[in-house]
Parts: sequence; C-alpha cells; structure tokens
Amino acid sequence: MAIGRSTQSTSQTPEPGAARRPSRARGIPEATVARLPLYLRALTALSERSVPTVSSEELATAAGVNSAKLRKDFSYLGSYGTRGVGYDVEYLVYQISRELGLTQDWPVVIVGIGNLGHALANYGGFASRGFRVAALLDADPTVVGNSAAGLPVRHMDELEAIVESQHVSIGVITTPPGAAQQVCDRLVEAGVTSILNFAPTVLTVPDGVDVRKVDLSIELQILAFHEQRKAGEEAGSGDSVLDRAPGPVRAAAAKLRRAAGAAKAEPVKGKPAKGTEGERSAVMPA
Amino acid sequence: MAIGRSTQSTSQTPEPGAARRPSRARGIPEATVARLPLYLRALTALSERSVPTVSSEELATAAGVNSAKLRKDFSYLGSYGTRGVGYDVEYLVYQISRELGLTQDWPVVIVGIGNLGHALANYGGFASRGFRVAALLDADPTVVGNSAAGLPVRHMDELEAIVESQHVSIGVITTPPGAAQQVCDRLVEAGVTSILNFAPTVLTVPDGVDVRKVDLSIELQILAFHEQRKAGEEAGSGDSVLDRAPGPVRAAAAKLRRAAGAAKAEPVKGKPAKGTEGERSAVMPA
DNA sequence: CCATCTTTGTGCACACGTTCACAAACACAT
DNA sequence: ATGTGTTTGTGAACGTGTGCACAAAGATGG
Repeated sequence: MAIGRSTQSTSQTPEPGAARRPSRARGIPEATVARLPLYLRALTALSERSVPTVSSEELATAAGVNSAKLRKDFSYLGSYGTRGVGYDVEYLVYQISRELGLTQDWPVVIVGIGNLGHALANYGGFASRGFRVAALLDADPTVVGNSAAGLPVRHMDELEAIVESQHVSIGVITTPPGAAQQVCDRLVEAGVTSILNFAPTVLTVPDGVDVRKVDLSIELQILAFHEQRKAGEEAGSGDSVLDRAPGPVRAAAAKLRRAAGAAKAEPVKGKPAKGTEGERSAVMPA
Repeated sequence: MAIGRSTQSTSQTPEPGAARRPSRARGIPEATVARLPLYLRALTALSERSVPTVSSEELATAAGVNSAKLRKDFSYLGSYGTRGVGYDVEYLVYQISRELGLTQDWPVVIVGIGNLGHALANYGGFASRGFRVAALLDADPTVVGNSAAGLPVRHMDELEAIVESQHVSIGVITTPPGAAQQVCDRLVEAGVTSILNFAPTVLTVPDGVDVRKVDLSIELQILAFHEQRKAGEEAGSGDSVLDRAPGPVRAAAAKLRRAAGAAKAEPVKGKPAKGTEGERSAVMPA
C-alpha cells in the first residue's frame, strides 16, 4: 500500500503571519530538500560499488521515488545529467553534498543522555556525513562523567562554553519533555540556530531558529490509523449515530457533553479512558 | 524562522502507477491524520489539568499550528465544537483517539535490540497510547536472553510464532541497515501489515503493507541545508561558474566529469571526498 | 554526416494543503 | 425575546507538490 505522500510536518510552528518564508530562498522547494538525503544515500551506495553513471530510472528505484520526481528535483540544482546516458555518480554525490552543506563539518551537541541520547551518540551515520558530536550533555550528576561512544558526558553547566568555543550551531534534544523547552532556550541563547527535537513537546523558538521534530509516538499513531482502516474496511464499524448527526441533534449532544465534562466524567458512552493516562512519559522522550 | 511546511516524506514508495490511494479513504486527508496525534497530546495535557473546554485558538497554540488549520482538521472528523464556546476537551480526546484507533490495544514487536531498540523499549509514551510491546527480538545470541524494560529479548526464530499468537500487526525495525529488508520480509510474511523503519534503507513491501520511516541522518542533513543557507546569506558563496553555465559549456563539463569518474577520481575540482565514506553505519541504524 | 535510440529536462494539468475571511450558530446578559 | 459578543465551520483563493508526456540533447553505429 504505502500511503501516498504523508507530509509529516516534521518541522513545526509555521508562525501565522510571520517571516513569510517562501520555503525556497534560492529556488529549491522544501520537498526536494527533504529528498536530497535519500538520493545521496542511494548514490553513495552506487559509488562504493564503483558504478560510474546511473539513469534517473535506476536511481529513483534505489531511492524509492519515481523518476519524474527525481529528475525535477535535480533540475532545481542545475543540469547535472547527460541525455542518453544518465548522471555521473561521483559528480552528483559531490553536488548534492555541497547543496546540503555536507562538505563542511557540523559540530553537534546532544543534550540528555538517556537511552536515546546514547543511541544517537553511537550512531554511525553521524560522522560519515559531516556531523561531529562535539559534546554529550546531561543535567543528572549520576550520568555526568560516564562515557558514551568514547565521549565523556559533561554537565549542562558547560553548555554555553562548549557551544561558543566549538562554534556549535546544531543541537539535539533528547531530554524528558519537561526539560526540553528550558534546554532549548539555553541552546538558543548560547548561539545554536538549528534544533532537532526528540522530546514530545512543542518548542517555542525565536525567529531565525529552525526546529525539526522526531516523534516516535506520532509515527505509531499514524500507523495505527491506517491499520484500523484496513481492519475496518470489511467490518462496517458501529459508528455512533449521534456523533455524525447534523444540526439540532448535535447541538443537544454538545450540551450534554459539556455538562458531563464539567464533572470530569467519562466521555459520553466512551471507553473507560484508562485512568487519566497521558503525557507522563517520565521515562524517556524518544 | 521555523521552516514553513517541511513535508518530510516519512512514508515511502508511493509506487508510481500503483493502487491509486486517494489518501483519504473515508475523507480524512493524510496531512490531517499526521496532526491528530499533536492535538491529542495537547488535549490530554489540558485534560490532566481538568480544563473543561478549549477554543481553537488556544488549542492551536498549544499544538503549534494555526487555528484555521486546526478547525479545518476537526471539520473532517465531524462537528465536535460549540460555537461561541470551543471544544469539549474530554469529548475531543475520545473522538480523536477513536479516529486514530487508539481505543484498542496494538501489540507491537521491536526487532533489533541495540541502543535504539533499548531506547524504544523503554519509551513511556508507548503504553499510554494503546501500544503494547509484545516482544523484543534480536538475532544476536549474546543479546538474546538479556532483558530490556522488563521484557526478555527473544530470538528471531520466535518471530512468526509471536506475531501469530499475539496478533501483532505493527512491527518496528531497529536493526542495522543490512538486515532490515530481510527482517521486513519475515514480518510481512508472518502477518505484520504496518512497519516503522528506523534503519536507513528503502524497504520494499507488497501492496497492503504500510511503511513509515524515521531517519535521524536525514533530519540532520535537512537542518544542515538551512543552516548553511543562513550562514551563506550574507557571504555570497563562491559558486563555481562552470556548474551553473548553460548549454555547450555544460555539456563539455559533463564529458570531462564522465572521463574523470570512470577512473574513480575525485569529482572535478571537488573536495577530498574523505576516503570512500558511506553507508557503512554498521554501528547502529538509529 | 546522418539516422536511430536513449534519457534528460520541463511545460502543463491536476491534486493536495494552507490560509483567509465571513456567515451561521450558540452563549449570555438584559 | 432580543441584542451583543464570541467562536466555530467552511467556501473560495492561493500556493505547493506530483506526474504525465514530450521535445530537445546527446550517444552510438553505420
């Protein structure tokens, strides 16, 4: 099946009337930028197998997109192909790397060295793409001093000094949700202008700072949605009549709901709601 | 800044001419589905603070979107608000949960218990949203038998039996990239129809199976792209003239490149290419 | 040098997503 | 009851992304 286009808005806070960023400062659409790393990965694999050239069709298959899209994407970068032949692998690797800014070194700090922070610190794909872990930081004294992936875990207090001295512009937040905004503020204050947030929180940042979000829980919920649909496709779900009734009936229902809600009761004819479940993922954000 | 709309195509393989899924089987757009978990999170937070009702404006702020979008999103679910008042928090929590299929239990298997697998096993947001870890699986005998998050790590051989007996329909892949497709095939064969893939690989699956992908490396690269742009906005980058020249000049350049590439030399006037770097993230996929 | 074949680059049409802006609906006070 | 204020729900306009289909560009062989 493979859901057609999912548009998981990984970046957040489009800021209503704000900055008016046309998303293509020099003409490269966001959607294209998001696919460049995919192409790059496929191309480096080809490069390692010493394949000299590749057609849009082949590369598209390897990257999991269709060839027209790929060609259009590349056309935004310039005309790097040769008609009748295809694309020169090495050259394209270089061009895409350059476009993505991977020909330079990006020092990164990871804040919050729990399970996930550990996993990221050990992530091999880091170094191979120009990213270098400048420091691992944590607020917990029992964690500080441990080492992960050959690097010592240092205390949050050193954050500002590290960011400044190593010119860190990218920060990764893997703290529990409660600490995320605070950490974010400190990172930004220290000079970080791009943040990758793994904590399930909406971060507020000043203009000029980019935030991208990775949220396991959301991904699973989206899968569940489609899974449910597949399951329910044959078995017509017992859709409550009230819920989809129009006009006055609905209004009455709303009134009832509000009355019930005020007493903090169960949602009308709702499932048991499993005892005020909620955002309490004190364990780890992931 | 906050990049406007990022469309990180988290799901993959739209399959060119295939199935023609209008992405809205019962009328809910993909983009909306992807935001429902966000709303749900904000709503449960309000619910815990016993807030009875919330306006689209407030909720939108809490979820990090704009209010018009939120209202339109909700309008796809039905008319669950009350004009002049707002939305009943409890009721909306229930409606969204139901829509997302979270009122039922989703057993999940995690395959590949490295650093990341561990992190996910310990992830608190799992259980609180109807997801239950049915089993942790790994192929490495030295890992099998360990326990993570109170669950024993079991051997891959048990995969089929577990999926079948526990009716698992969602699988999470956190193996190294080399093993991902193989694991994926086994999961699908065993009956799993939704896969969350953390390995940096394009998975091929039969029709009817959903794949979503989470890729740290890609997220960082996208950040780097924007970071580079910010940096280069004042300092006009020394863009090679050749690269953007049109027509015949370019053709000649292409010819040269191909000649160079055949000998697997450096890309024309390229950076040192740091010794056949590449996909070799044997450490962990993340 | 010409004919043929392959593959790129792109104009165009359409689908999807976002935002505006406003009428309809409801609450509440008088 | 009626009027006033608030907030939803949505039509319509716009912007972005996708995919088709084809002309143009180059390769290749004779």
